[in-house]
Amino acid sequence: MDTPYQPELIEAAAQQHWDSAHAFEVDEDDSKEKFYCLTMFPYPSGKLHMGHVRVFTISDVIARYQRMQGKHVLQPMGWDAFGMPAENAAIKRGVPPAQWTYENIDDMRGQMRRLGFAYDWTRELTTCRPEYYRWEQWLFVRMFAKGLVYRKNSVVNWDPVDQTVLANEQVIDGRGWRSDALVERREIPQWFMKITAYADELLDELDRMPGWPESVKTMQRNWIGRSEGLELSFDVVGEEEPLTVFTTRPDTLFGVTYMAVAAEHPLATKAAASNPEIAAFIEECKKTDAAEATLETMEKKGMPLGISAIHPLSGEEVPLWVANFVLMSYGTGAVMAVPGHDARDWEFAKKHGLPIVQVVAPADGTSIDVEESEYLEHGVLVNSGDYDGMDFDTAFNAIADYFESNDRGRRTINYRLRDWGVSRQRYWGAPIPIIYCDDCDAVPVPEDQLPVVLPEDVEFTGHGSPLQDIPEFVNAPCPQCGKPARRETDTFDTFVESSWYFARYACPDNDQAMLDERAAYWTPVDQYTGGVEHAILHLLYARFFQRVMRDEGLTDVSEPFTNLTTQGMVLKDGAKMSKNKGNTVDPQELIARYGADTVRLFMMFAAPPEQALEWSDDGVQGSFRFLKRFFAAVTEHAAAGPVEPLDIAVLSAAQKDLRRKTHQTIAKISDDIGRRYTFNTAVAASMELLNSINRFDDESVSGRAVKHEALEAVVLMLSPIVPHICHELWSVLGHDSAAIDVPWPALDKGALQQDEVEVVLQVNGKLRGRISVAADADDETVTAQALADPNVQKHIGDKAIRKTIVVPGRLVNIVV
RNA sequence: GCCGGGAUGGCGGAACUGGUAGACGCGCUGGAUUCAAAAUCCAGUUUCCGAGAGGAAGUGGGGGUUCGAUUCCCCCUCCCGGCACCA
Repeated sequence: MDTPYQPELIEAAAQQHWDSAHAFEVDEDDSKEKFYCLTMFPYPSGKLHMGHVRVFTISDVIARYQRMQGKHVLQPMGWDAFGMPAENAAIKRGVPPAQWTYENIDDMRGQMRRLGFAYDWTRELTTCRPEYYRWEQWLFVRMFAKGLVYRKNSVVNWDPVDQTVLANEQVIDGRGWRSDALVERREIPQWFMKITAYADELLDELDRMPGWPESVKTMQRNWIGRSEGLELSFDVVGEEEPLTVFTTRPDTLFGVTYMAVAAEHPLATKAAASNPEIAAFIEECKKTDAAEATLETMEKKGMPLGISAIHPLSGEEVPLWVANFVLMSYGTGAVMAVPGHDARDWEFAKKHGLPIVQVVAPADGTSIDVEESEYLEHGVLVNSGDYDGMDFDTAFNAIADYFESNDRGRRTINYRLRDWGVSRQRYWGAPIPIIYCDDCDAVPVPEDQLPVVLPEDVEFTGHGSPLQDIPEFVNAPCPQCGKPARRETDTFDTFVESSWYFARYACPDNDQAMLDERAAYWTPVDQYTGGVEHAILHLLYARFFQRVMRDEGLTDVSEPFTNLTTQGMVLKDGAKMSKNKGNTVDPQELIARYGADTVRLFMMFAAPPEQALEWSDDGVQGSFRFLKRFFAAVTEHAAAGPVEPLDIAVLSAAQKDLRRKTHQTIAKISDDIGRRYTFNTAVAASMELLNSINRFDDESVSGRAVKHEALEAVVLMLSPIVPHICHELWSVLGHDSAAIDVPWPALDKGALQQDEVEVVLQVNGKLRGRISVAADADDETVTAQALADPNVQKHIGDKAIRKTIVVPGRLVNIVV
């Protein structure tokens, strides 16, 4: 390339300087304010993709900016190394998952180094290493002792041909991705963590997290789904056990015209035993995958069980149905149906000819017809016996009181949140530290026998977990009685590893404890950046684990992430980049062609972090072009010789203008990077300032001094985004210090002073002209000048002025 | 289906607290430079009317509040993310 800007040389030199100075390795220095800047760590899938480059650059810009503010900044990096893709690669290519994973990590680490991220590599973590996962095994054992983990049956996707459990992702249109067989729901025993024990705290604390986006907090609130209601039971004709249901609308109780249970419910199973049609229906219900989206979008189907429940207030019989939209894992696996006042119940009742009864009427007396559509609002009770005429609250309390005093129900708080199932029937994960003994049942592995190490050298077939075929792994003595017993072969959900890694970066080398006093120094994370797709699961699990660690005495911190930024996806041609679509762009090629700084600059310039970023090859060219102009401007200025110190007392109007532009830009970019995280407008402001510098043709002593100040400001302010070229240009400007060690440029408010300001003139809110007025002019003076404007006069005409609005320094609006 | 978000020129985006819509960049058009090209530099670039001054329309669609709405409220359409075993 025919340009004096040679990124490959400049970037190698800057990186070499940072490496040899150990610039980004940090200790626990109490004399400085700490800043912990973290990116969601990547799954080592092969090579870096553009989404990675984007999120790492966002975080790196923040880290480098905070360092220039004088903070003691930690920015670590590691690998979320367990997961399904390693198993898939193993099946496809016959490479053991561990080997595939470690090779990917080496490749990706190399690419990250080439991009110049300011990481403290001495703290690198890899979650598939026993020295890491032993501590989550340890915490699991402690949770077991506290009753925070338990085992229960739960539903999985079962591929009847491959005889294996499938992830939701591996089910395509209800069929196994490899076998193409219809997937079935199957119940197997699995381990759960009691996240619901922390539901209230996880919910309440959201109100005290100003550093998180409102949208993420709202999603978490809705996910936890706290609702107050009544748990009540219906007697079932011919059954000992009553049927218990939960409702948030006890005021609609008289509107119950049927009830529905899940296909797996014992009452359904019992009815199926004597009725082949019901048995067939239940089998059909099970022939679907376990994803909630499937369940909620599929056709609502049901069948009467031929049994009745007794309405607890009216004493009438209501029919009991089995329905595919009721899930055994939600609440009690049974619901009461009020078609007059619930949309799903209404639709189902219409389809199956079930009665619809109105029991709530609008409070304002308007009439409604529940045969036409359901009525969801709170109102006044009708057709409800003694409760007629009551409003929602009165009826709720009266009915709840009745059930509680008769011991037939109780007020209760229900959560949509379910306990976290952590068992995976897969090989490439952290072993769950449990041994099954015929006499002692499930026994946790004692702490002194941890870690339970996952064998890495395995034969991988894809049919079930290879762990089951390794006798040395499976056979173990019972820790309690010593008799021969069997190890759990399920492994942890990989979300377990990512629920605590942020704390472990503080002390990755500690082989005596999960966390130590270094974690007390660094946590909580000050700035956490990652994909919005993690808004619920990962972030909620991490908040849960932080509290479990706190209650274990490992930390005083309750909330792991003080500030959260969720970045948008990188798109090409309007779609997410993916290998399947063939619309990927390889960062490696771009770096080779333009250098790391160009790629970083484009990523920050093309869109603000939270928005989706549309990839553009031409846009990358534009970023490269800007860096060439930037490089030329600085080197040409420096080549003209040394610069005299700036004397602000002797500046011309044009020199003052450039100085004003410089300091306006310092104010803007400080705000854009420091507060708003709008790096795109920060880059735009730098471009504007550089354009002003290039137009500023003044080689006088004062002119060169003003220009020098402006160029230094641009170099420093761009250095978080394009650190390599700024490292070079800072030295070109004659400094011995490294740009990385220089503080952020200071704002001179005096330079912002302006004698005249432009004011916009409007008539009836429409733009009719603009005038220049003295900056300190009062409203009357400005109004008089506005009225004197010929075009304003023309639009006022002979109409009377009704009102004049003056926004000082901005506009005058004449209303006629 | 439910929860969250989004929609602004030919394209990416800007307009932060209700106050000049389109900053900055890309692309395009014209010009300079060149034997030529690349690169670079200069000028123009929302649409329509107008020679110009200027005028009209305009921020997914429909309504509302306001002197003034991309911004606030109501309804709708389409797109994206999540929905508990992708990470």
